[in-house]
Amino acid sequence: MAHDTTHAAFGTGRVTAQRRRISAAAAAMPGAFTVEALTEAVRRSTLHAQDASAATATVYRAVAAMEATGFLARIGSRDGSALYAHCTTPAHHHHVVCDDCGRIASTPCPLEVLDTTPAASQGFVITRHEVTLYGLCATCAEQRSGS
Amino acid sequence: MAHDTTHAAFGTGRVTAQRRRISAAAAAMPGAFTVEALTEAVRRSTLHAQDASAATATVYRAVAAMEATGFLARIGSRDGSALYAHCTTPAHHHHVVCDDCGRIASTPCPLEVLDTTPAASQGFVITRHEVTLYGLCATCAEQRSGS
DNA sequence: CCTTTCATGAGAATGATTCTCATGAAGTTT
DNA sequence: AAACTTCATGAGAATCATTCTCATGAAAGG
Repeated sequence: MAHDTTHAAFGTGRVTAQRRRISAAAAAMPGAFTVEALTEAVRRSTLHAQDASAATATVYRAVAAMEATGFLARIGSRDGSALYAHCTTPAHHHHVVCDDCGRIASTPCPLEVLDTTPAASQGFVITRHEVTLYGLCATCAEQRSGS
Repeated sequence: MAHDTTHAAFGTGRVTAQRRRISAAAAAMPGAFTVEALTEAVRRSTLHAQDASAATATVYRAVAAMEATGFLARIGSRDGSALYAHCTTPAHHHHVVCDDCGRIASTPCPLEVLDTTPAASQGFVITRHEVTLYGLCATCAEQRSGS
């Protein structure tokens, strides 16, 4: 319900009503989500039937744009679909994803120090890296131990 | 050209001529590869035209089996296709992938110590993680700086 | 040797993601 | 604020990696 994060989401890209809805829905997602789930959320958020609900291709394009600005991060994939999450900080970080409910948390980059050390020893120059942790969030871990 | 790594590759699975070719081709791959590239390699390795060259589905199934035994690791994806690499050691490790030529190297897990610390502080119980570094191998880095 | 189980091939089927193209709106220029 | 250029949109077709189906043959085991 913040005022307008659209420019933060799309950078120099154009601001449209559709994109406002999409970025708002993405920011409101409780955890990691697929493009399909985001599309459904956008359609649900369209209260008035008069509004055309977002086309699949439009959401894919908006997601790509938001990933480019760092507003969203591609977390990995589940069952063949890409998973995304809204990044609240622009600083370099990684994610912890709950295997049960998809809730996410941020975690600092464990490679910040080692970045060049182990790999460079084999002649590699590291330009980027992907780190994602999977597990159970507090809620889901408790439910499992309780059953 | 080692004798027979088939059992290492497929574990308790069945040993067939086709699987022998596939695991041999996978082990002979110079770096990270797609299933499509592996399929081509298998077909190329089939010297005698009499032999049926591997069906796509068969290679996919073999790759899945080899991934299950740890003979192969899914490295990530490039252009929509999954990337795999042959693991020479069964010990837990990660990979460095050359963005240019796909050459790979092993790197120890940087999370081994931190594993539970940063994430657990947010209530998460970590069960697994994915770490892949990307960059340039010595050869490709040199070529770039030389041009 | 018999039996059961599982790998194979060929092609169809699935499913996520991208592309095409005509249209309308956004941001920019006088 | 009228005129322009550029880019976002929608709808559906198209692409492309991966999986499934099903009949057949071979592997491992008793």
